[in-house]
Amino acid sequence: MLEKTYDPQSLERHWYELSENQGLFACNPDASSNPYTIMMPPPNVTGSLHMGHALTFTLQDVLIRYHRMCGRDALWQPGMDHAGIATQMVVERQLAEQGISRRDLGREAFVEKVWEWKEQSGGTILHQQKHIGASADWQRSRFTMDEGLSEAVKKVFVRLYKDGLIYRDKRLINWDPKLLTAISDLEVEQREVKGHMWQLHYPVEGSSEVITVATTRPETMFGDMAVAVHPDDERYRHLVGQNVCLPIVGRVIPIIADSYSDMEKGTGAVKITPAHDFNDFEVGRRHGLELLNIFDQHAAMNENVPADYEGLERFDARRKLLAALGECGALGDTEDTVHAVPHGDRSGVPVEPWLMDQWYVNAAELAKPAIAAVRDGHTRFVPQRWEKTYFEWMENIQPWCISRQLWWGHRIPVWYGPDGTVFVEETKEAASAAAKTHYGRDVTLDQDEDVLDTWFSSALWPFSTLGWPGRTKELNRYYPGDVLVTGFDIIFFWVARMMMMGMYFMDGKVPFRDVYIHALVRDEFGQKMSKSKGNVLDPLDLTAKYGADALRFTLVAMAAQGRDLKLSETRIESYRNFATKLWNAARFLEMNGCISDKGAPPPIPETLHEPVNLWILSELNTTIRKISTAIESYRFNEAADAIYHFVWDRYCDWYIEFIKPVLKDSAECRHVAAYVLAQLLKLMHPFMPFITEELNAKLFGSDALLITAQWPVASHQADDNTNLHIVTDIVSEIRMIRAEMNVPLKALPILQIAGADARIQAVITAMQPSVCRLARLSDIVFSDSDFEKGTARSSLHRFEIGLPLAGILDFAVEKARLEKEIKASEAEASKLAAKLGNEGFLAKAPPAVVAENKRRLEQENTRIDTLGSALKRVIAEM
RNA sequence: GGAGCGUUAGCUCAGCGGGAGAGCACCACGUUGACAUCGUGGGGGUCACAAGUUCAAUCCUUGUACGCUCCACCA
Repeated sequence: MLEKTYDPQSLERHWYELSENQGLFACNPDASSNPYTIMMPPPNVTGSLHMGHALTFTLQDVLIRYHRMCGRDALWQPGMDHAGIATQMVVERQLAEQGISRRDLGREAFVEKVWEWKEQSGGTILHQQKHIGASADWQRSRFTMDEGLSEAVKKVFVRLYKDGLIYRDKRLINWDPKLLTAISDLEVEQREVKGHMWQLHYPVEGSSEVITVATTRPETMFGDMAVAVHPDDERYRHLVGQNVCLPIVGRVIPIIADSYSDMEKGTGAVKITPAHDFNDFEVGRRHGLELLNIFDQHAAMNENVPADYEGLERFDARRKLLAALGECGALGDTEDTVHAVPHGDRSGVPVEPWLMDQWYVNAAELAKPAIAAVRDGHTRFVPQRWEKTYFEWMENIQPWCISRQLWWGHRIPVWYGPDGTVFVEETKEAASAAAKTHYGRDVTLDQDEDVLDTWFSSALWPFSTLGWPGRTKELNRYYPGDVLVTGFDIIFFWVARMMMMGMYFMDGKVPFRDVYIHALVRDEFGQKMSKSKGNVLDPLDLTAKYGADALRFTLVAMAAQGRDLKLSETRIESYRNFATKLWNAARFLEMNGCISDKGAPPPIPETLHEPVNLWILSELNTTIRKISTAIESYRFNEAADAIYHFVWDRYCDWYIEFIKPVLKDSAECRHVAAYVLAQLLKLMHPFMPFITEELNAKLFGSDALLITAQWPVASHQADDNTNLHIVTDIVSEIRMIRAEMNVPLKALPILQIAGADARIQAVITAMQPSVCRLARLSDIVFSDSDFEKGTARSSLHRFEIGLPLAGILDFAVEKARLEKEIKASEAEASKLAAKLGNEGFLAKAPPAVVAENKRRLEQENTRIDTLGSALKRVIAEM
């Protein structure tokens, strides 16, 4: 016997472990069935999962479980990402609490510490993933730094280098002065910052004129190499070719003409600091300007500035310089301003453009086939509009800076000879051999100190996890993946790069056919969840409180395509209630002997006698179709909506209520009730895996788990011809009258139906016990004779119903009720009449639409007539 | 500056060329043996605004207003 309420805590772990231990999450590379592959975006090993993870893993799990049930050989490839910067920061912070820096430890010992932390953190994440029911093939789990994936990284680096697509270059990079590493453009975020716009007066050499430039960063004056004005700018034309003398510094720099200068902006004259500004760098290159670096790695002033500034932190230097400029009269107007300042997305400090040697990927070249693949439809974005975002970025892609001055990550497979000659090989041995050939003798090589951008290894995920560079069975079978499920925030970071690498290394084959971009989870006020805001909902807390099934269902129900998802607890609560509803429906069946150990074979529609059974089978069919279609087109919310309403509205509120009076005597009803429950447990399984397994086992006593059950197929036979809606309409109408009239529950009037044809009489008669129970009637009679005094009346379809309520009926209330109904029908009728009076409509609208409107108009008119005469009677009886 | 998205019931959101929907909240009645984590009934919306296309517009087009996001931008 089932307990009164469902208790998730005691059952979730049981069912999860049982299915995992039976190996039911595993793919089978030797299967004859078609594979279905999802590459799980590997979470960072930096702590714990948030609601965004819960969403993405739930959606993927729904897809995996659905396709597994459809008979596909499902591979959900899991794993974790080493997350270079993020992870190194976490461990460094932990060390800092003990007063240790990573340099104290040294590279090797530090990396050892990170590995230790990875083991611990990775365990937490895995625990969370399992808790929400993720049925990934955990045996195949990979880590971006494990041996095989590291091999893949080296292979890719070397091949791209030898193909000329990876190269070393000296150019401006985004330097993070806190983390002390270069970062890519994508890791820079612009933040609006309050600041000032200062005007600086630079005296023109050999003249009394000054040229005024404006800047938000006066300290970069130390690195100024020119002042640029627009070639067409009349104000400055006579000064082009002359020099100015930098205040304080005394260095002399030229005034140049360059169209980069914008006449409208500032004073129209702009200082050029080629070593510390991306635009200025380009200007400098055009004019052959030198680059003067004025910062050290901490963004403090270096030896290239006047001695009394050397060593000052950048903002201290700014203050000191402003004071000095003020004193010598070189400082002009100051304005408050708000401007965007580039910050490191991890460190949160302003980054400095800095001139350095770094390694780059020629992304523009790799992007070409990746763009074409989407253009030609080999990979499809869902929703499609994200393609535009993808194209936009890919078509303007910049060289990808892949080297990082970190310790945690894939060490760059590059060795330098004594004279700096570069050897790029997969192993030190190979590099040494190459060096020996080059030098003609054995030499000592130094490996590049840097590591690769985390996303470099992530980009290989779709094939590296399948054993590439080996030509494995798995690679052959599971690549390309069927769908990648992720949020739009990493289209650039990850999706685009997997496309590029996949196309290049997998013989032009895309890494996945579909990219489903889902919403981002926000809190109920629409704020992004973040630790600093304190609005983070921990998936584990919520599963503890409401059960994993409820959380999963909520996420699926709210996952409408491509929007923010505002999560609120009341919504989760409502789906927890939904689980309870299902539980209790099952409990009702159990109590009434509907469940036999043999399970429930499919009923044969031709042999059924009860209209309600045909009806529910038909509704089940419709629901199967809706859910299958919705999942296959990634409309998860529609799938959730379909099953929710089928279970609650159709199955519980109508079907079970209908069969209650006849259940004891009707084996047919017991059978169909059980069969439909068995089917809907399957339909719900991808969304609510735990409660469905529990009910399936308890009620149907089967050893076979739902996770491997066959997905229900809609049968063609069970189309509804029962006109059950006539009966539900009668019940609803009577309930409404009773409610409005405050008819006591104990009153069981006899319903009189007038004007019903034989077909309608048959339907009602077949359902009579149910109708009487649901509408609380003592009997139903068909009679066209006039209703007695004090009868509440209504009109449905083409017949009239009368509910004799002598002694109860309040004539004033009844009059008001009828008037309201008539008014509503008249409004509807006049709209329909207007439409049908329009010749354009009659001529051009599809015939089915015209017919439907005519039918509705007739129905409304009948209703108006019937209710109108009922109203006259009421008035007469008052 | 460039691009995209949104504006539908009190709140959060679906829908999307032919009868305005859900969940929650609200009001009334109700514990009749599956379920109060419930049942029944009800109230509540000129689908932001304007013009256009169409027989027909919440839905398509254009414009306006407001809000949001991404990209670019340290004069």
